[in-house]
Amino acid sequence: MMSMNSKQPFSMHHPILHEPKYAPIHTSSEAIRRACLPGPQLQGNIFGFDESLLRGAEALAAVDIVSQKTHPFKPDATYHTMSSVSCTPTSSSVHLPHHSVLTTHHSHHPHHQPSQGLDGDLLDHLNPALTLGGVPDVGSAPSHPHAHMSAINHMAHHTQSMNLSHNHVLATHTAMSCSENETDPRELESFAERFKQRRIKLGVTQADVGSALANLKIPGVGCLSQSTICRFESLTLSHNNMVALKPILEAWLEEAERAQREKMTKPEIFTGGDKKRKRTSIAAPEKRSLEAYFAVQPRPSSEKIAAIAEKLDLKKNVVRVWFCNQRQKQKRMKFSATY
DNA sequence: ATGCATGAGGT
DNA sequence: CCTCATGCATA
Repeated sequence: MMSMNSKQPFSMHHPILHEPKYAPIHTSSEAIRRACLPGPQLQGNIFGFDESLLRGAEALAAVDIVSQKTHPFKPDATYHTMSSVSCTPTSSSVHLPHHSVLTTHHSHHPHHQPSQGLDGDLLDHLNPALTLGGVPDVGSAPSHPHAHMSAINHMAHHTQSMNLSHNHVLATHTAMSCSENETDPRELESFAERFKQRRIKLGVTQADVGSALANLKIPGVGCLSQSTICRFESLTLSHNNMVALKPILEAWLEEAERAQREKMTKPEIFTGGDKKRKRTSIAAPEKRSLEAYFAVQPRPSSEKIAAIAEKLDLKKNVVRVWFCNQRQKQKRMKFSATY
C-alpha cells in the first residue's frame, strides 16, 4: 500500500518524469570539496564551541566508548585504488531488478581503523577539544574481510594486488592494465570534468542525463536522478560508485553526441509524477551537537543514539540516519585520504 | 548542490 | 543495525 516506488532503475514501463526546470547551465562551481579531511566542518566549532554541548557530548561519548572498547568491531569495506591484473570490464554486466545496479565488488584490505584509535586512553580523560582538533582522519579505510554489495560483478572479479609494502606509483608507467586506468582516481576525475563539459555543450541538464539513461537500454541500467549525475560530476560519490557509473555515462555521452549529430529529434517526454516527501531539517544547534558527538564517537550504540535523540529532542531514527549519512560522507571521493 | 531518507543486501 | 547506492526535496 505504499511501495509505489515511482522510479526504479528498471524502468520497465515507467513514465520517466522529467521536466526541463533548470537552465542548461547554471553554476559550475568547482569548489565543492567539503572534503573529508580531519574535521573540516568541525574546525569552525573548535573555536566557538558551546561548552554545555561539549559537556554533554563528552559525557555521552565517554560512556559509549567504554562500552565499546571491549567488543570487536565490524569495520566496513573500503576502497582503494586497486590494481587489477586482469582486464575484466568491471562494470558493464550490470543488471539488477532494483537499486544497486552499479555495484562494484570490492576488496578487503588489511587496514585498520584510525578512528578507532581513540580507544582506551582517550576515554579516561576525554577531551572534546582535543579530539576535535585531532581527529586524524576519516577517509582511511577500515577493513572488512568480505565484500558485500555483490550483485552484478560477480564474474568480473578483479584480482586486487594490494601490496601495502610499496604502493604502486600511479601513472608513473604507461603500461597499466586496462582496468587500472578505469579505476584511477585521476582518470575518473578528468572524465568527470570532460563529461560535464560535453554535457553542457549538448545543452542537456543533469536531470536530462539521468532520465535519458533509460533510453540506452543497457541491461540493468535504468535512469538516475539529477542528484546522482551531479555527484558524479563533482566527484562526491564513493570511488566504487564512480567506477561503476563511468562506463554508463560514457555510453550515454557518445550516444547523445551521435544522435545530435545526425538529427536531434526524439525528445521523449513523458509526464507524470506525484509524490510528496518531507525532509526534516535539523537545526543548527542540534547539528553542532551531533557533530560534537560524532567527532568523539562516529558509531554510537543504539542506546547512545536514543540518549542523544532525547537530549536533542529529535526522533531516534533521525539521529541514527544522521550518523549513517555522516559516516557515508566521510567515505566519499574527493581526496578521501586515498591519495 | 546537498541534506535527510529509503531499501537491498550483509552481518 | 550497518553500509552503500540513490533519490526526493530544498536551499
